[in-house]
Order: sequence, then C-alpha cells, then structure tokens
Amino acid sequence: MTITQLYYVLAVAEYKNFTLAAEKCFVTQPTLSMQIQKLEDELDILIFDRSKKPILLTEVGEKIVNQAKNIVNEAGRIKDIVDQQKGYIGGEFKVGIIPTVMPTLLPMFLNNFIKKYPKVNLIIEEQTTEDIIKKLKNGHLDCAIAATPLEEENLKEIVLYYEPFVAYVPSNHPSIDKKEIEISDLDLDKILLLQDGHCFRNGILNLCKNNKYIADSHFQLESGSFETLIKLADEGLGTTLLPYLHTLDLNDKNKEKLKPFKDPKPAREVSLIYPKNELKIHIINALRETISGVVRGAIAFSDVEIISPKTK
Amino acid sequence: MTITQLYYVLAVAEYKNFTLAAEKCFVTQPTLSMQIQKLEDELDILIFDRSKKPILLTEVGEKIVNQAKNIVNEAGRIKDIVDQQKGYIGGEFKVGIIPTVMPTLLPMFLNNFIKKYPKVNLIIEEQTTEDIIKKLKNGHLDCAIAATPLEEENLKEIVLYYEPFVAYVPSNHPSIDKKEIEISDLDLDKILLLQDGHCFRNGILNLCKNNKYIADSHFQLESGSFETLIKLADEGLGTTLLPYLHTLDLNDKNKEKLKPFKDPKPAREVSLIYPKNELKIHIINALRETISGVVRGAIAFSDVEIISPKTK
DNA sequence: CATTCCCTATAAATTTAATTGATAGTTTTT
DNA sequence: AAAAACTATCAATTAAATTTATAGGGAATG
Repeated sequence: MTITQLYYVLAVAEYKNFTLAAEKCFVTQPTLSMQIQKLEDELDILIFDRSKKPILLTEVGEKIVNQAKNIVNEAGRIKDIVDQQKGYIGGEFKVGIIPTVMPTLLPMFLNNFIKKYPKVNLIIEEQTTEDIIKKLKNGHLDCAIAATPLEEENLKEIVLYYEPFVAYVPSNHPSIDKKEIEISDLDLDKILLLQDGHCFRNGILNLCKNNKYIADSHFQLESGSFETLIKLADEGLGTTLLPYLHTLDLNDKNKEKLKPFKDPKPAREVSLIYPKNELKIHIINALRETISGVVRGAIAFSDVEIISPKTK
Repeated sequence: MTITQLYYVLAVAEYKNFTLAAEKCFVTQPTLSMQIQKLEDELDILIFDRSKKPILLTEVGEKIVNQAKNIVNEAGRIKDIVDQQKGYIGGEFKVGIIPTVMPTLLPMFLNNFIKKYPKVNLIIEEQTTEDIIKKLKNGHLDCAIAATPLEEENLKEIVLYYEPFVAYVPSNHPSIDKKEIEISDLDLDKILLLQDGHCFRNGILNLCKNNKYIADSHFQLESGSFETLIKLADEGLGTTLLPYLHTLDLNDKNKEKLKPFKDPKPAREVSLIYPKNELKIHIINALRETISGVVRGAIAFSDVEIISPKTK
C-alpha cells in the first residue's frame, strides 16, 4: 500500500470514473486501473463495484476511502511541519469562521491579507463553533475565529478583540427615551436571540446567567440571522442584541433604534483559535497581525470597562 | 514521500543506527541511507543529525517522527478495516487494563483466550483510565477494561461484571463485631484509598458523593497499591475497601478483617471499552465472551442488589 | 440489430525507482 | 596507529510504476 495508491482511490471515489480521475491525477487511465487493482489484490478485497455505472464503492470501499482520507490528511501535515520550521508563509490555509463574525470581519481583513501574503492559498469556511472545534482537532482546519473562551483541550485561543453588544429596541420599549441602556432594563422573556449552534447565543445566555438575570425565564424565539431578528424586533416582538460591528451596516431607520449599553458594556470575546501543535503558527501570526491592524481602527474602546461573557 | 520511507525513518529513530535499523527492516543499509536522504531532499530539510554518535534527531526530525508514527498507525487501520469485513480473528490486538483490575482479571481469562484464538497477537498494557481514553481515541489501543461509566464520546462500553466492594476494617474498628457492614458504619475521614489516576478511587469517591457521605470531609491518605493500603489499615490508620476479586488472594489473617457489605452492596462496574468505529469488533466480541465465561464462575451474585458508583 | 460511444481491463514496452553488493570515507574505540 | 563500527556513494541489478496501444463490455443511438 502506498500513499499514491490511496490518492488514486480517493480520486476514483470522488469522480466515479477512472478516466476522469486519471486526468485529475495527471496520469493515464491504465495507471489508475492497475494501481487500484494492485491495492485490491494486496488487501484481497474489492474497493469498487465496477459492475455499476457509474462506478460504486463497495461497503468496505466506503470505509477504506474514509480511512484513506485520514491517512492522506496526516501525510499532508509532514509538509506543514517542514514549512513551519522554515517559517514559510504559504500553501493551503483553512480558516473556519462562525456565522455571526463572518460577514463583518472577513471583508475588513481579507484584502489586506491576500495582498500581503500572496503565497497563502486561503480557504475560508463558515462553520458552527461545534464543527470548528472538531475540525481543528482532526486537522481539517488550520485555525478559526469564534467567540471564546472555549476552554478546549489541545486548542489555543488568542483574543482578537472584544466586541460590545448594542441593544436594538422596538419603538414601544419602555426605555426608548433613555440615551443609554442597562441589562436590567431588558425584559429577558422578550429577548430575541439566534438559534442554537450560533455561539453568539451562548455568549448572551451565559452573560445573562452570569448576571443572574436568566432565572427561570425562557426564550420565546430563535432565528438564524440578525436580519430576521431585526424584523421581528420591528414587529414589536422583543428586543435583540447586536454585536457592535453588525450595527455599522444598518440603514438609518434601523440605527435609530440602537441603544448603546452603559459601562460596563456587555461584550463578546472574539478570538483566533488553533491547535496547540502550532503547525502553521507563522501563518496564524500573520493573520492575527492583519486582523488586529484593521480591528484597532473599527473598535476603539480599550478605555471602556467591559463585561465579557463566558461561552459554554 | 512513501509509507516505506516513513517506516525507515521510524526504524532509524528507534535504533539510532542505520545498519541495525536496516536489518530490522529486512533491507540493506544503503537502502535506508538512500531512501532517507531522498525524503530529506524532497522535504528539503534534515531529519537526522549524523554528526553525532549515536545519530540524533534534529528538532524538526522529532516532529516528523511523531507525525510519521501517526501516519503509519492510520495506515495500519486499513488492514483492520479489511480484517473486520472478513471476520478475521487475528493480528495484533492491544488491550489496556487499569491497574486495579489487571492482577485479578488477567490470569482468569488469558490462557483461555490465547488457546482459543491462537492467531491473535495479544498485547496487554497496564494503563490509567485517562491514558486508556486517550489511546482508544487515537488508535493506540484496540480496546480496554476499566471501571465505568466513562460516558466518553466515540467510545462504547459493554459491562463485563459488577464487582462488589468488601470492607477491610482494622481490628479496633467499632463495627468489628458486626457480621455485615453498612456504608454508614464507615468513618469517611479515615478511609484509605488508592492515589489519583487509579479510577478505583474515583469509583469510591463518587459512590460516597452519591450517597452524600463525603460532605466536607477530606481523605488523609493515598497510596498506589492495595498491599500498602492493607498494611496501613493493619496499623490502625483507617479502613479500606477492596474489590471482591482482590480479596480472594488474601492470606487467612487478612481475610479475618474482611467485612462484606449488607445489601445493597456498593460495587464497581467493570466494562470492556472500545472505539465506536468497531474496527476490531470480532476480536472484541471474542474477548468479551471469554471473560464473561470465566467471570460468571467467580462472581455469582445476580440475585443481589448492588449500588454501582458513577465514575467521573 | 448493428453501430457507435464510453468506459475499463490487459499486454507489452518503457521509464522510473528501489535495492543491492562493493567500497570509500569518517569517526570512535582500543 | 590500527582496528572497528558506521554511513555515504557508486554502479549494477531488480522491481515497480507508467505509458502507449488495444481489446472488450455495456449502454446509448439510429
């Protein structure tokens, strides 16, 4: 069994076609046919069911393909180790970002980063915190940006910034005339939050818990995007909290309903998260510096006291 | 980079000697020299520092060797997948056993098992519960025997038996004259338990917690073996709890100090634990059946009510 | 129903890679 | 200073991967 053979198997599994897979591997079709046959002979088992069109994986074939992915992935890390040693800033670099950070943060740093580090092939995926943790641990992500602290074994967190929450209150809200709002002004039975899996929600929930406001109230509504929440709030269904960077994009009419919090402002901690093995630490540092640079301009409140919620 | 090259690297890293490593790989020394050089050329980095005698790994070399172990380990699982499919009961099979189960359980089933499944190359390691969990998850163990429940993600547990605890009370103990003892008879400030890492201790601690006996008491003494604990108890320093199977080996003088518990007896749950991927499930089942067979004879108390502690 | 098309398998030839035996060169041991 | 213990290198050999050419099996097409 060779790594090359496993690559071939993965290619055929992906394209369900020897000829096409061969092209993608930059070899001829007989090469694939023979190498895969050789592997099947060695294992004394069929990986592909060639009687079906398009070609199908056998039951064991499925398992072998999954394991082959692991092996190829682990093998790829050897190169990462060497790149790290050489301080090389380039190659494939996979970043996971949670949905509530993605739209505001990504446009801020992406251009700067790819201009400064053209050899890095940046691959960005929107992922839930849960997926991020799993993928960082099994090597399918090189680093991620999410709300912290996660306190996960084998993962390191470096805070990028603290993003204060701003309340978006419906016009019929009792504190509509106040200039600044306090957590105690909010009716927690009527707070609108993102659905589960969005860690922003955890942030809020825990914030409330920390401040003993949650008590035995329950949340009536959950939605998948801030746009929905804003519309629901407009309908008078409750109040919602928006992370500061999101509020910058609102239209003027919506901006009128924003109420900043009095100090100490509730905030979420947004961090760069990566495996403790620090395999691509040079790229991670490059990313951190790029983001810090652009964020300093957008969020300037180091002089302001902040309540940071505990995620989880 | 080929898997063979990684094998060669691992061999040299292990024996610190090309000539010897070559022998172990069943190739000649030039083969190793050349293949390892080729890999070093491909990665454009030195794995070994040949200026030192014996040969030393470079800094990156260390990391590469670690990763190579992962790759080779993952590659080995392809064979496991195939063996599973074929229902083959043989090959290397690594079992971790916690220290407090090892000496009593192993002699009971080992002979039966290796006689019945001669093609299995059984490798048994004594490990802490913590190590067992880690190694099951990363594939360095195929299955394990430990106190449960662990409730670990990706691991499956199948109960082998419930082993009641028997109190070993010093002769000056207030309940020395009772025929049977109750948990409430024990002064928990004076209970002697195994040191941390031995999950037996967790078992007891949690048992006590469940029964609200632990309160704010603390444990005064911790030791690494039952022999020590028994001697300490003999010195009048406290009471200790022994798993039933351990008590069978005591000398007559010690046996006199044993006090069985009244029903419901406290007990620990001892289980076979293995990864959910069920890679070597046929061997695991074979092991389970073998153990169940011999244990039924030794622990017959299915008619007795038992308190099983929650581990962790 | 024959023909064409789209695949995969096979065969032989070729290229590439791994391995070996022989030996030179280095460092350590004696 | 000589011997021993290793590793690197070279040329020769063996083994393996790849290619070109082609055969053969279905499915689609007319």
